[in-house]
Amino acid sequence: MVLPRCYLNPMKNRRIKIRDILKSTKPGTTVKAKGWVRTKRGNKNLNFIALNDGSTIHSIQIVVDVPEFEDNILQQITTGACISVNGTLVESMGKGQTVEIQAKEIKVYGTADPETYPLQKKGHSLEFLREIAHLRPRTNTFGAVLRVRHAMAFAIHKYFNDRGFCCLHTPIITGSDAEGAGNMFRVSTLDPECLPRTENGAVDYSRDFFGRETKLTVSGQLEGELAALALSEIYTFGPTFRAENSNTARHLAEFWMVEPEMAFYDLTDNMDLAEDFIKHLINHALTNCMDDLEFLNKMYDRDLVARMNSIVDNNFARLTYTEAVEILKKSGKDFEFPVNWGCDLQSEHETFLVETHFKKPVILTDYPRDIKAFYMKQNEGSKTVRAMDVLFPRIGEIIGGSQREENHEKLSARARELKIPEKDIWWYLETRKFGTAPHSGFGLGFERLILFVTGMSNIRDVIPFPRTPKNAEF
RNA sequence: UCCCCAGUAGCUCAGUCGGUAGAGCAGGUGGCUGUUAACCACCUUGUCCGUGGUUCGAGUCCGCGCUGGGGAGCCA
Repeated sequence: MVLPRCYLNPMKNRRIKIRDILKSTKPGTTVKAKGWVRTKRGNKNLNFIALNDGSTIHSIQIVVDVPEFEDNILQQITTGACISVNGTLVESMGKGQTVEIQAKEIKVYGTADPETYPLQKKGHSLEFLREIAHLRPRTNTFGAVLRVRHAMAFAIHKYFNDRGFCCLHTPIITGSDAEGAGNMFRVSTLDPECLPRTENGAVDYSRDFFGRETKLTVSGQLEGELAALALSEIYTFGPTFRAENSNTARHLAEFWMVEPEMAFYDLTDNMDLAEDFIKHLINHALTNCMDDLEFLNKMYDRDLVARMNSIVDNNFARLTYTEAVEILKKSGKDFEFPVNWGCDLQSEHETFLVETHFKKPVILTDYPRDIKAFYMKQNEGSKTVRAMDVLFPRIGEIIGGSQREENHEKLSARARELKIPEKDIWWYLETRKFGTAPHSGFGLGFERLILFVTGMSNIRDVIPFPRTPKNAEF
């Protein structure tokens, strides 16, 4: 294996990450570890410090011979303090760990007054931790969640890169509301106390920063399609904003979405990619994040790893919306909302299909045209469109996508029917006028994926700083 | 936005029939020569979410508001 060239000075006495100390450092070696104190315990001769630097769920035990250190140094070492430790890695005399650091030198970078530091050795509720989001990355739970989140972000880029997809940065600020995926946040530099008006009294957006009304994006899809019809296969991975007053464990006002868009893919190709993609990501977590998954499995979700394995090992069920409606009607189950062809499926219906009927992920296709977006490819007869939703246990819809309407006539007719002004999407329509191609794509809710691979149950606990109605602290 | 539930010590929670509040943990002090959410002893800590009402008396009952949670809708 050719190691990448390293421009750092290897001779410098640099700290070693705790993950690397635990994984590969030999006992007898002098090491320097730096991190935050989880607990300190012991007696007047001997102290044990559990030190964690976030490189792994595991802490390393620091053994301190009390008489060799000044009292005021040891007094400063309390839960939450940040320290640097020089010492010898030794095999542990106690149970519970194989190696530990016998401290020779300790430097305190930052104390944490135990009277006021909010994190204790004992467990806290997730609700409480949300109120101290600036400190919660220091807990085992959020360390694990954030490492898994990183691993998934990395795996997404790698998956697409390995398959020749181009990462496309679509705009955050947009002038169009074309996707209709929800209410949008306004972007403006106008003074709300003193808005410029036109002659008829409307707000004069021509005086605004962009010379027109602008919002935060609800999806990068439309721009993604433009690039797919040039580069063949692209994906976006960026923040998305929905100003819905949703108050659930599955919605955020600011979330991250992955949106691949592929020329020459029909709906089946689209489904094949979605299924392979999501299985690949779950498998990546299973093979790279097992320490963290074991912790989460133990503390939050006893079925987590088993459920992840079952997703990877089984094919997703694939059926049409119409077939799903039949199954629901024949189920004999007394749903709160009755099932009728043409209505959108309710949560209880999706849950029944995934968790009771099929007992595995389900891909539903060919939804009624009237409950789906204008850009989806119309089937023969026009009653349904080539849409697909991937439904997962516990979290419901994790992916929504479709084959796109590539026919210029049909697409503009549908836009007109839904009263979408052509002036807002003329550029989108032009791709169907010049060198159009069959193409497909989907959107994966990144936080919903993280919910699934961490076993967390609230989406506010899988993003570092959640944005929800009435909450934009931190 | 709608329905349901909750808000009591720094944290997690108990508080019976309406009679002015308690436990565990955390924190402090002392003890302990290998601890593992260390242990043992002692000690400290309250705007009972806010507001208005009922009552001789409200943590407890009622109205309104705020915040949080669960479910629904919107969706990823």
